[in-house]
Amino acid sequence: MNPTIKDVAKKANVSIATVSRVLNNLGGYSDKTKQKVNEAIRELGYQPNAIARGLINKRTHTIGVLFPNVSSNFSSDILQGIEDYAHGRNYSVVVCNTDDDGKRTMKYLQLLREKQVDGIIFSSSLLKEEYYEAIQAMNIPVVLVSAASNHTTVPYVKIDDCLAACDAVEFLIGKGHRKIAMISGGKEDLLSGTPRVDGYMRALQKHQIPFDSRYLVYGDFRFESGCIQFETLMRTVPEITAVFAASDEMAIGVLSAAYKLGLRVPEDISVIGFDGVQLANMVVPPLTTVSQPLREMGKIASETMIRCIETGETLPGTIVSHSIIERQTVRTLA
Amino acid sequence: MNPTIKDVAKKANVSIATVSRVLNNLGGYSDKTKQKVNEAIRELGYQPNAIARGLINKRTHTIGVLFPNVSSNFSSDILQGIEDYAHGRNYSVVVCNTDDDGKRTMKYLQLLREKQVDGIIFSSSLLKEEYYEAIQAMNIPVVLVSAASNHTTVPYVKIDDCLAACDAVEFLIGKGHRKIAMISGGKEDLLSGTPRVDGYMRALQKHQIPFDSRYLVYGDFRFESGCIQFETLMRTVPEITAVFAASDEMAIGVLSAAYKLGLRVPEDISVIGFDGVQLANMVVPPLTTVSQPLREMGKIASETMIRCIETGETLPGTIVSHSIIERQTVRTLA
DNA sequence: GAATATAACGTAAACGTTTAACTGGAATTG
DNA sequence: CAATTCCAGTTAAACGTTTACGTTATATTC
Repeated sequence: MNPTIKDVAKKANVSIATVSRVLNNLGGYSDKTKQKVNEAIRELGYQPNAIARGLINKRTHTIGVLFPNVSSNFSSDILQGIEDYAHGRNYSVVVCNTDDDGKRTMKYLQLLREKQVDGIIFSSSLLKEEYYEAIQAMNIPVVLVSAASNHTTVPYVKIDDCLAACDAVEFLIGKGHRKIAMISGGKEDLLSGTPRVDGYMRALQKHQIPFDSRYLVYGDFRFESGCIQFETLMRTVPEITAVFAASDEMAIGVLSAAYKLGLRVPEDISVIGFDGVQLANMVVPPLTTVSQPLREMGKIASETMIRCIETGETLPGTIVSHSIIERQTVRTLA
Repeated sequence: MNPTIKDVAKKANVSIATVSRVLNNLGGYSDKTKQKVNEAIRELGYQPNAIARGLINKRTHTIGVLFPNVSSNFSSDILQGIEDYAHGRNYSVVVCNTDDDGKRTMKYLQLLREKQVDGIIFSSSLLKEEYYEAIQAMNIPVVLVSAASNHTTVPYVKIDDCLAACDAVEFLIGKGHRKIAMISGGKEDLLSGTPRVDGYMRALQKHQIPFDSRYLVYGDFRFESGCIQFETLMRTVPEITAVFAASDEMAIGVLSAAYKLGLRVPEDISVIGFDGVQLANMVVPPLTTVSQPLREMGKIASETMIRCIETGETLPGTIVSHSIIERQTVRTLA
């Protein structure tokens, strides 16, 4: 098998303690022994065993990341941000795909506990009480990214959804739109559903536009629901001039449905999305959207996580700023 | 800290060996002790420490996965397939984002070795000699997914790129096209570059269509290069009626560029893509493409990996079958 | 009823590290 | 020069498991 520290010690004619010390730069040895040891290490191609280290240090330099759906554009951008920073700090990340399923999530949490991860990043979902307790029991830090929890002590990284939604709608209003529909995410979704609806309401109110309940419909953030809900809108309230979709995927669904219906974007109908995934720039016409700095958010989450692990501090949440990326799906009304 | 097996033993008034035995269903204990032990486990909320287990078993139940770019649609679909199957078999996966950079890749391989992963899945890139040797030195299995290597003994999971490309082009030919351009990936890319070009050539030859070198241009698989290369084509060979792009992203770039140039798809120009990412179904008009079963490929890779780990067999490669998904970007010529 | 087998455990070594405690000798101090 | 400090190094315990081996007590066999 692979050489161990014992082999190195034997080869260099020193004790394993000495080898360990030069490995960890702890001092307490002469330059000559250091040379000898390093030589032996090189010759044997020795590399320390992180498992053995982990056992004694009670640190695995590993963090677990939970996503409802790893392969969504949204998640994978965050993941990249997390992984990149973590790797720079010599941490590994193990990914978990929960399917937003309670059973599965709990099983993952148990797995992560057994594997003794140093911390958990929880993404894009609601941190249920059950999860929170399980993590508490593990005695390791957790940070939320684009996620929510009832527990105010849990650090999070997110945008201000309500404000961002309000900005999006005000952007439309600024372009002269007044008949603005919204396709929200899940009706019960406390995370990205209700706050964005609140933002929509707020913007209308601010500009004295009365709210018409027929203008507000609910999808599930996914492409298909965007298509379907837009068709519904066109049937029930064809007079609208703009639609605000609570996700880019749904906004792209709107584009797709509009095309099928023979409507031109933005000439016949304006569309603004939400998220700022790469995809938004690839569609025709390029989608105007309010963008979350996903990769940056992943990075900050990673950063926060590692600080929690290494210093034991309890850190506050971070609100990152969104921005509106104006492309070609919103038209200025005369 | 968390309770250990020792705590359980004490509480149940048995030795740790006995606890270990009931934990692993090894027999050698009465039903009564089993009860006692399980009771103690429950009361303490005990969970085994996988790190300690790993140290003695020399198995961590962890596999490392290397991607050039985790957040691409392509990679993340594969990842999901890998993760899903692995999780079902009680393996965790740690992700590594290599940026296709040699230094970074080597650092990851070292890290994975230190962490004692049981195997490595290498995706979407060329397994350089240097990497291969590093993995050999670790004495663990490697499997390639949508990747290539000079070493024929390494199990792989991929489609037949040449055949798939040929099919794509023949599909266009079948629709009456004869002036067919191709936007390839990297010129030097032995993985998905040259084989697909070969397929293109083969299809032309099969149908006695002479090859015109101006019809073949090179991008880098990404969206922007699709835009740019299509513009080039329109300048140099505007007579073409169809273009075959070696990736969906590039094909979508073509759609985007065509839109800018005022060309209608498929009326003025037909487009077929390659990969079958989810995105292809969301664009306007929906992209016809040759599809790789990415998630399935991830699953098979995972499956192969775990079999290698657990049985020690050396398994053969797997060619999975592609399929053409006909949507709305290819028109039949009169 | 002695010999043997079996069931139900316990003991202790091992996995590859880190680290507190110890040791022997050289250098420094008063 | 004796006492002290310091340096360079060793020894051994510890981390939380698994597992080979040993040890009882009881059951079975002849």
